[in-house]
Amino acid sequence: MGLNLSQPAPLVARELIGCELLVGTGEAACGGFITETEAYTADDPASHSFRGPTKRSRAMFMAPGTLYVYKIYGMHYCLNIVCGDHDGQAVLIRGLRPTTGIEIMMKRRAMTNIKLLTSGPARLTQALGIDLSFNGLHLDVVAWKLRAADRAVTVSVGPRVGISKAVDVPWRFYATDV
DNA sequence: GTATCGATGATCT
DNA sequence: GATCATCGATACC
Repeated sequence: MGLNLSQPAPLVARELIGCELLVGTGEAACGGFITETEAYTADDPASHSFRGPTKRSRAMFMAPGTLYVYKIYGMHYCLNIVCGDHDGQAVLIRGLRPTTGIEIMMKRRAMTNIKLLTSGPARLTQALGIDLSFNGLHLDVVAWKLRAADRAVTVSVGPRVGISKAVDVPWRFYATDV
């Protein structure tokens, strides 16, 4: 009864809040509980998949569980988990509450402020060591773990951040307790 | 505390 | 040639 990533992105985005995402194994493992996500679909003018698969957005049309990583503003990376059914849907991971490998992540980000360590899509990828080489890989083949939430989480909903189209669509989800 | 702005380059039109 | 699914620094209140 884990997550079903074949569902529509808004549903998966909601369910991912409170799940534990871990990257790497053993001493190198790092990650935490997902606290903020956004959904994107092919029907959605704000989505990279809106005009069909392109060189950049190709991964969004791959199997559920595929990673879609893109570079933004010439310097930052953002991580999505593909969902749906090869139909251009994905969930942007925007925030984590770090639990594992905190020392490693602080070193990668050259920062000790826990609040800024993994909150924000580009901060999170930097902390986890994610870059374009992860784009198109599948969760299952990258030694990643994605565990369903083990307890109830209070989730709030609102409009997505940093977009200029479909600005009122309430497809941002974020944990409001703890 | 909030507001604004520059960095920096791939992607798509 | 314009637009970014952002961040961090700086300025100002």
